[in-house]
Amino acid sequence: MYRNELRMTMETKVEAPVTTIAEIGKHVGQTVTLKGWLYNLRESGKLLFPIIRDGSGFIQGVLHVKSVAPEVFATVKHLTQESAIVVRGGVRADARAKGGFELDVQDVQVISRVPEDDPYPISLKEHGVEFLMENRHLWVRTPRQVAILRIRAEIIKAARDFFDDNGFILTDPPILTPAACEGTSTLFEVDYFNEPAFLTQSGQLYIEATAMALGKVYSFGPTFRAEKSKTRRHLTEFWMVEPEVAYAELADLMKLGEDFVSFIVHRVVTKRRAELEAIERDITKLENVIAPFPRVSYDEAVKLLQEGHAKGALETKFEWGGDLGSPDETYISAQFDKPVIIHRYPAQVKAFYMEPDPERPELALCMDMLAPEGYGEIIGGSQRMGSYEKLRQRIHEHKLPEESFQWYLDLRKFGGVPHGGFGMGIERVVAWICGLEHVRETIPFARMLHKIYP
RNA sequence: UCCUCAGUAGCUCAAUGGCAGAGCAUUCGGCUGUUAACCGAAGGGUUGUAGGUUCGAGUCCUACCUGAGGAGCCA
Repeated sequence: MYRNELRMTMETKVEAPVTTIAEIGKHVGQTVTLKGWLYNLRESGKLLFPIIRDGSGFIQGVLHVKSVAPEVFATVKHLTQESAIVVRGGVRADARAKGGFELDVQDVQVISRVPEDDPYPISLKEHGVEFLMENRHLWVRTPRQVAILRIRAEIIKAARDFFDDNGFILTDPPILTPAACEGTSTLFEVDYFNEPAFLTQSGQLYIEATAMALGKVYSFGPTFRAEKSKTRRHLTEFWMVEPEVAYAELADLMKLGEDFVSFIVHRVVTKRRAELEAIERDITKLENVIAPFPRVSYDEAVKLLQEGHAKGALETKFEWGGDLGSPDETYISAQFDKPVIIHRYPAQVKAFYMEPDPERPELALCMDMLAPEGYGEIIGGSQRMGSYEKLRQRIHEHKLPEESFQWYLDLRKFGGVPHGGFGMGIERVVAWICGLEHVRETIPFARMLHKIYP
């Protein structure tokens, strides 16, 4: 590798060790080479201030007309935004610089130049959502988007570390499935050798099988919903992490969920503080997210909502038996400064595979976790139906084809145990932790209703 | 699918039914420490599409297209 770098520097006539902007503090007083792009260029008389970005960070370069070769000065003076450049310069600590360091530019090689008659479309001024989403392939280069994507990566790494370090085994469920997992959501249909097949909406049913093989498992992958949802919380393609645990009951799942979420938030606040500050997130609100979280039964939630209606905070009076709507969730989560767990919903509004509460069979042993600050449901989970016969009956009640679920019924026939798990939507968690208005910024290329370009 | 709002220069936005405008971006000029730099100049328009009302439509009416926010549904 050293040999390659040496040859590269000879070809580019830049004779200085290659480093990154993130590492530049280790090279104060030395001459280094940076490989990146021109983010912006300011000038003041005989001074040029090119701002260079390299993916690891941003740094301002300085050129005095009399301290560099005339052709170097002219090259930089006429550089266009986002042209790719390899820059050689001296590293200097400077209190005036944003990152604390500046580069006294000595030489610049233009790797590829953006034409001035067709300039880079995303200027440093404000832009609208429509324009930015059409140019998402370029928008991801901007500092705010870079920070968000770094935080997303940290959240995903934290999620995997949590399960890997707690005895869970990653098992990947299929993405192509023969039938609906839950029978409720609209699925994307694809042609599978002249047979209809569907993109998965959840790996849950499959990891129930691997949980019976490995005890504690999780999956992490993309899921697809063809529902015509058009809100700031919905994508048609989103990433979900789902643990599934054999011999687990609802109380175990709620504990797992709150430990999991506090672990992730703590990790991001610790390791990605600079990025959270860059996007101006109120970090004190995240530092408060420590397990245990408040738990509210569905019955108690109904009382809260009816009180909210009496106070005039909610338009409609909530009646026992219905599912919580978006305004209802926002109202309940606003009563707490941590995520809140709502458990034991009426079975009639929940999926067919949930275990009924033995003390009140009209309730399901399920739980949802609502993020604070109105970010809505980030986790949904349940204890799974244990009885072969009851599950078969539910499949019929929901008018699902029994033959498609025979393998799923087998899990109850051959050594069934109490078990359960939950799913956490990555994008909603990223939106909450970053304090974003919309989930479209939480994933490099969002897939939304009627939107698939770029 | 339903409700509400919007569409004017590459971008962000002005323009009472009466001459199509500004800032940014681009090009040129000025400025020896700029921080989305600043100052001056130039180029840049089928006002989303189709039709209608009117002496006259960016502006009013109808339909459609595109986008945004919300509801339902969900993570």
